[in-house]
Amino acid sequence: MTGRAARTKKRTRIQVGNEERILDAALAVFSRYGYRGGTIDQIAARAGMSKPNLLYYYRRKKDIYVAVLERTLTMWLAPLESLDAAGDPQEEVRRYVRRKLALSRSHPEASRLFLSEILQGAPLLRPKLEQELRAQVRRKAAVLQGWMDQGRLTPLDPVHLLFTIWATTQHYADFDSQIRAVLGRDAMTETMFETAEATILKLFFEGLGVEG
Amino acid sequence: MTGRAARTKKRTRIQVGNEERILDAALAVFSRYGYRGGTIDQIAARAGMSKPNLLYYYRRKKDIYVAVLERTLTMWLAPLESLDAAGDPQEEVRRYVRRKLALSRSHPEASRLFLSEILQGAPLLRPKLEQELRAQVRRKAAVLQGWMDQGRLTPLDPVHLLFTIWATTQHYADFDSQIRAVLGRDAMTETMFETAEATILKLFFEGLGVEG
DNA sequence: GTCTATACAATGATAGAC
DNA sequence: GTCTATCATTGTATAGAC
Repeated sequence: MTGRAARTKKRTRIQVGNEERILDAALAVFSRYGYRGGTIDQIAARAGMSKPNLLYYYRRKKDIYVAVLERTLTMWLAPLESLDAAGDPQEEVRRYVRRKLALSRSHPEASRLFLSEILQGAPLLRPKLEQELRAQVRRKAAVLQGWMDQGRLTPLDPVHLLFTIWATTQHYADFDSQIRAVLGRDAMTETMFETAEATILKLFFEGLGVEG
Repeated sequence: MTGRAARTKKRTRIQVGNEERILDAALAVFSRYGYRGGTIDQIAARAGMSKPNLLYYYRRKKDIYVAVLERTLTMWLAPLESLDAAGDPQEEVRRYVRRKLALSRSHPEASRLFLSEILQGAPLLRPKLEQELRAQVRRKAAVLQGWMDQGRLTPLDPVHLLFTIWATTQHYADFDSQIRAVLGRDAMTETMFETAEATILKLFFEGLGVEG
């Protein structure tokens, strides 16, 4: 049982609207303080409703957390899926890096929510990661490996290549505060993301080594 | 007032030992659940002492958190400091990547503790980051820029290069659970770290691009 | 100086009445 | 659909024994 709202077949306009506001608020709170650190009071206040009213929609704290995790999982897995074996290797990788970086810019809280869950040992997400993510990585690593075997990409461990792409792009969402501390409080600008993208792509495709 | 122990000039052997056990326990708890998610009870249990006894050494929860953050800050900033302008550029960068990755392997909890603090917006660490880290990054970015100007490294934004190095190496500590989910539960082996190191270094120095 | 027992106020999560 | 009541947990404080 996950609350009345989830059981009801036809949801009213008010229900849909309120559930969205709750999940938006939950995303903000949980991504900042973690599951245990976030409180229902905070979420209710941010969603502009009373705690009891919020609990009418989601009976328990965990239900809210699960719902917001599920809602963002799709977004999380989508970009890698579009890596196309039929496309040009370098262009495909380039496009993937760009999409991931764009997501870090447009949805930093989603990135931090997943990170927060993973930091805790992924107690709720583990099954999904071990099944869906694992299978997806296996498939896409095979695509990368194929390109390497054909001599169209430098031969590398394809799984660790994916880890490296995730790490570098998500860094700009997850380490937001640190980047601001180093570059200045209003550092997260369009220009900065363009510099980041150019740096990452040049590093990944040309490398640091200079011949001569 | 930060507790009696902190005021005392000469600490007994018992004090030193207990404070260490407390900070070790606090590292484990806070790195997993965050500051707000971690409880004094958990820390006390893990340190093998009663809660009142723990509070004899650190009067408030925040005092424990500050102490463990301070203790790990040195380790955090040390590797970059050793980047030597007089050394060989490629060898210096290589060594830095290796040191950071080794730290992710040997002290994953320290990495996660800082990440957790940064995720929350770095409320306690911000001053230090804006001063010490910022200054250090500025100095070391200048070193990298110098090497690039001399044509000894591919010209890139040196600050974002540092971000990329941090991201890729710390990923193996911070995303521990995700890596296990993808590679198998007992994935964090010596061999795996060797593969990671080889992949990162090859990517950084040779790049993905193949000529021909 | 070191540790235990106990208490208490605040907050949070949940259940049930209206 | 909304509000009140309840109960466990948590952070903090105090008194006193070893």
